[in-house]
Amino acid sequence: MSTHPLISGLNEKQATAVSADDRPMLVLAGAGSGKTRVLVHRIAWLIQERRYSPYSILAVTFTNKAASEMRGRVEQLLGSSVRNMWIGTFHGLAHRLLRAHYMDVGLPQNFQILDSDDQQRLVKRLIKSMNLDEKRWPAKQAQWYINGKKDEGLRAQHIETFDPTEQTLKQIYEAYQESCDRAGLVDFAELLLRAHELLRDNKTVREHYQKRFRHILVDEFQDTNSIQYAWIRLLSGQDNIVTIVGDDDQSIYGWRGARVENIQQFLDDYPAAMTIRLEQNYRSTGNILRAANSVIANNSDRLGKDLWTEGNEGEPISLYAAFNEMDEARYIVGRIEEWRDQGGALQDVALLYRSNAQSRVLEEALLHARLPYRIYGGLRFFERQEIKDALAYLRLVSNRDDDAAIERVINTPTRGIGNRTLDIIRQTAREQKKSLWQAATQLVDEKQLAGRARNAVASFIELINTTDDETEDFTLGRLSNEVISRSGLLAMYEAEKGEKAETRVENLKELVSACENFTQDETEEDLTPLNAFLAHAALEAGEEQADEYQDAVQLMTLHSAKGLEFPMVFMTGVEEGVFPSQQSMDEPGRLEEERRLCYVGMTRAMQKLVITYAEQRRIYGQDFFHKVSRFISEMPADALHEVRLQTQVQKPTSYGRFNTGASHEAFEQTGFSLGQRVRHAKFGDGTVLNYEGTGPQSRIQINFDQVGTKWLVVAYAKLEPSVS
DNA sequence: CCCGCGTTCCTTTTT
DNA sequence: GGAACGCGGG
Repeated sequence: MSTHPLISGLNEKQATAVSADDRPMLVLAGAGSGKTRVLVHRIAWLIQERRYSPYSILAVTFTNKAASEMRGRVEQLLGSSVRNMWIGTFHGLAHRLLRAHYMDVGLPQNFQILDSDDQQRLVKRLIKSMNLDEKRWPAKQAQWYINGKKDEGLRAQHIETFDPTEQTLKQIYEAYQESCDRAGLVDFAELLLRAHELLRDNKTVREHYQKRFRHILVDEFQDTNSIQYAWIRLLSGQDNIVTIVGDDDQSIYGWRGARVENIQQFLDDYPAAMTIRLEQNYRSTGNILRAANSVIANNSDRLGKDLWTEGNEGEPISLYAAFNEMDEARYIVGRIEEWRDQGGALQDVALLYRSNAQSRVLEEALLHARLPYRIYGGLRFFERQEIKDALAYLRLVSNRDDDAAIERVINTPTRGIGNRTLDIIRQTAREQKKSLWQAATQLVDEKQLAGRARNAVASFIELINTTDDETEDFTLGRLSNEVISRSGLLAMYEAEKGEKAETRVENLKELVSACENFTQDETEEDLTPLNAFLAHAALEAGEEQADEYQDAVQLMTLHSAKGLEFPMVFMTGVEEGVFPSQQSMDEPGRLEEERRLCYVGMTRAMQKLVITYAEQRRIYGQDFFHKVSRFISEMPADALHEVRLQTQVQKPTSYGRFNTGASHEAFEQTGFSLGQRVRHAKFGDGTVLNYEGTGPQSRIQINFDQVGTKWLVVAYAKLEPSVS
C-alpha cells in the first residue's frame, strides 16, 4: 500500500489519515505539518480508491480561498473535475441550502445577503427609529449582540432576561429581524442559523442530505462556532463519516465565537473517533520550532502536540530591543535591505504585528527606504463605498423591498429627498409594516407628500422601474453600465475632484467589467445572473487591491498571517500591553489565546525569525514604557540571539519626532547613544531613550528595568555602559 | 445640502 | 494621533 501514488510521498501519519477506514477521525495537524495535503489526498483517496462518488462528499472550509484551493488540488490529483462535489465555506453552503429550500424557510426566492456594513447601518437606523439614545446603544454593540445570539442558535424569542440592558438589546434584535424578514434580507449569521433550523425542523430535507453526504470533512475545525458544529452534527446523522482537521494550538478566533471546545465535544459525540497527530513539521528550522513549542507549552488544557523536524537547527531567532517604535522600524528596514542584498526576494519577507495601527510607522520606514510593500487588511473591492452604492441599485432592480439598499441610495446622488421626506416614508413603513419601497409608492399614489418631495420620490421610483423594465434582456455588463449612468452615480463621482474621486470612477468602471467577466457557477443555475452576481459580491468581497506581481514586503496582522508561510518573518511590537494586548492580559483564557497567536506567528517563519520590541512606544499620542513580552521569556534562551545596538554599524538617525542625526554626534561625545544599555549604581540596568542638550550638562532619559523611566544629568549620574 | 468644528473611540476578521 | 461621526451654522 505504501507504493500507492496517493500515499507514496507522505509520512506514516499522513498516510494513515489518508487511507483510514470509514470511521470518524480527528486529525490534529500542527503548523506546517501538511494539513491541506492530507485533506486533499484523503478526498482523492475516497474517490479513486474507495469509489465514493464526488457527489457524496462534503468538504467545508472557512474562507473561499481555502475552498477553491482545495478543489483545485483535488482535481489536479485526480486529473478530472469534481464538479458535483460540495466544497465551500459554511456560509456558501448555507446559502446554497437556503436557495434550494427557500419556501421551506420562508424566504423570497430573490432574498439578498446583508454584509456586516449593511447590517450595522440597518441596526443603527432601527435604534434611531426606536427613539433610543444612540450613545447609550451603539449600533456596533447591538450588532455584536445579535450576531452572538445567532451564533449560539438563539432567536430573540428564545432569550429570557431580566437584565434591563439585555431586554433592550433583545428588542433591537426583534425589530431588526422583523425588518430583515420583511425586506428579504439575510445576514451572515442568519445564513447559518436558518440553514440549521431547516435541517433541524424538516425531516425530509435533513434525511435527503444525510443520505447524500457519506463523507463530511471539516477544515480548521478549531474555528467553528456553536451553530456551525450543530450544523455538522445534523448533517452527519447516524452513519455518515465525519473527518475534522484542526489544531487547538492555533485557535485564535475565540473572541468572535469560535469554540476550541468543539474538538473535545467531537470526541465525546463520536466515541469511535480515531485521533491522528501530525507533528512532523516541514516548514521551520529546529530553533524556531523549539522556541514555539516552548512558548505554547505554557498553556493549559491542550490536547498535546510537539512539533519536530528532520531539518537543521538553523540560525537562532534574532531579538532586537529598540528604544522606540521608529528605531524598531529602522532596524527592520536594515535587516530587509541586508536580506535583499544577499539575493533574497522581498515577497518572502513578512512583517507581523498585533494591531493594524502598528503598521503606520513600519510603512513610513519602508517608504523612506524605497522598499515596496503590500499591506493586507484594507478595504476590499466589493466593500468600497462607490461599489456598494452601485450594488444597492442593482439590488433594488432585483428586489424592491430591500430596505437596506433603498436607504443607501434613495438620495445618492442627491435628488431632493431629504431627511424630512425620508422620515415620513420610514414612519409610514413602520406603521403599516411595509417595506420602504411600498410605503414610498403608496405615499406618492395617495398624494400624501408635498409637491417637490413627491416629484422627487416619484422620479426615483420611476428610475428603478424603468431601469428594470428596459434592461430585461441585457447582459449583466450592460445592465450595470446602465445602472451607474442612469442613476447618476458615475456623473456624481466624475464631478468630484481629487485622486480619491478618480479612483472611485475607475472602480465603478471596474465593476462593469467584473460584471462582464462574471460567469455563473453551474451550481447557481437556480439564480438569475444578477442575483448570482450579488451573492458573489456579498459572500466573497473580492481580493484586496494590490499589485500582486510586484516583489514586495508583506505587512499584516498576526491573525491574517494564519495559514501562510514566509522564509523571513519579523514579529514586531512584542511587548506587554501590545502583545499580549492590554485587554487580554487580565483574563487567563484570553491570555492563552494571545499565546496561541504568538505560536501562530512564530510558526509562519521558515528560515529566519526576527522578534523586535520597543522600550518606548507612542500609542494614541501617548508614550508608553512597556516591559518585554512574557512570551519572550518563555522561549529557551539558547534559541535566541540578542542584537544590541552597539553592534550595529548603522547609527540611529531619527527621521521622526526625535533629535536629528546631526546633533547625535555631539550627543555621542558624552559616550552614550540612543538605545544603549547602561548601568546606574542605584537604579540598575536600563536603556537610553532620549536626551536634551549636549556635553556633560546634558540630561539623558533612561528606562530602567526595575524602576522605570528617569531623566538624569549625565555629569552626575555616573553611568557606565552595561556589560549584559 | 454642505461644510467645519468638536467629540469620542480606539484589538484581532471572515463570511 | 487621527478617523469617524454628530451637530449646528451658513
